[in-house]
Amino acid sequence: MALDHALLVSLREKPSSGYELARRFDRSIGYFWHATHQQIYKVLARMEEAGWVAAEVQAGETAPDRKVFSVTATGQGELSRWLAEPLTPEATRDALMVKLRGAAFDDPARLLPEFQRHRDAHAERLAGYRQIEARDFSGPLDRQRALQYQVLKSGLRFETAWLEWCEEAMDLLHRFDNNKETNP
Amino acid sequence: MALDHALLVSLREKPSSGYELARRFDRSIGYFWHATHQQIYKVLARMEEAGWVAAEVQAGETAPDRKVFSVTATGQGELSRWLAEPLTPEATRDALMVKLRGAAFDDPARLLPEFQRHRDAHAERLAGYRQIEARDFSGPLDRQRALQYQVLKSGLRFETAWLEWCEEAMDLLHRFDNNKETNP
DNA sequence: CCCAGCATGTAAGAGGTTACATGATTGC
DNA sequence: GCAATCATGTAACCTCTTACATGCTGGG
Repeated sequence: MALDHALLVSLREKPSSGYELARRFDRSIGYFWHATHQQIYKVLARMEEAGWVAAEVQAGETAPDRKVFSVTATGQGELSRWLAEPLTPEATRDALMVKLRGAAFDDPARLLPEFQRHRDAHAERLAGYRQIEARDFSGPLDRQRALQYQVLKSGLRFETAWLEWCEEAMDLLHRFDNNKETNP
Repeated sequence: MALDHALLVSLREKPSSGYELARRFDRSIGYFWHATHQQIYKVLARMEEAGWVAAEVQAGETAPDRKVFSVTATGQGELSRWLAEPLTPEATRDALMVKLRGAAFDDPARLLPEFQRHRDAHAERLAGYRQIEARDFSGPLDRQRALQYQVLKSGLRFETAWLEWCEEAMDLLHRFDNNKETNP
């Protein structure tokens, strides 16, 4: 049920079409929740039927028609209800950890390219978050901005942790690489 | 497909029954992958049919019969193949982040109990990991142990990050609490 | 005697991924 | 002309969760 509420939050921040939401869920909002356009359209339809959101069709003269959704009072009520309801903390599930333990039953050095890729991906994300931070969160922040910044900070924190951990893991994998050149 | 490989790794570490695997996936291995017994039995059946694992039935004289699974050569081949195959880095999806952004459209202070619960849960997990660290990973480590330790270290790192971030978020939520007592 | 633990499953449903489908416009 | 972007969906499939189902043993 969490995509529903992620969409409600996103629509409260800015009423949008499904297409716009999909783009935001691939970019800025993507750092706290991810979804494809297929999912988004389905959930929007369900929420519209439930009366949580209402659509206003904007006929495009040149561009295609857009259905712009906003959160209704009912939808806001549902959002408030959900915010108060306790979450069950999510279970970790990371395939990279499985691989690292699996390295004991294979040549550990074969995992190095994988870890390089992951390290690079996390470095890239971290750089992206730092850009967003500099662009959107310097100077005084109102309440909404401050909360968004705190979410971004989790991204900064976790990507940093990933980066450091990947480096550490790569050192370990190197140590087990029997084919390494000791003296070039 | 990742549960399959998590089970293969776990069975390489120690041949086990479905029940045993389920317990391990709720405890020690739970810190890198999580699964219920229903899932596990289904995947084991599928992998047995595919020839990745083989079962030996141990008739219990007093206890119930157990089907103890081990990884076959085919299964090891599949594991090696999977280890070499690149993973697509997983998308983040955290409902707590959604809630924090959603706090802008509700009374932020109402989120405090939720964040307390999460902070406590992460503190507890961290304490658990530290116990495992002290119990299983002090002194010299062989290759397999060293890899397991590196996985545990991700748990230590991430739970610490969570803890710090939760504290930070709670400070922020306190700041927006209009009903707080300024001078007792 | 009853509950906790051991041990193995089936079934329904929700959520998510991937592939397929359509049609218009803008820029190269 | 062709590719990319805007814009909205359907359908099949896989995974995961939740509920249900069964039966035996050991300890209090």
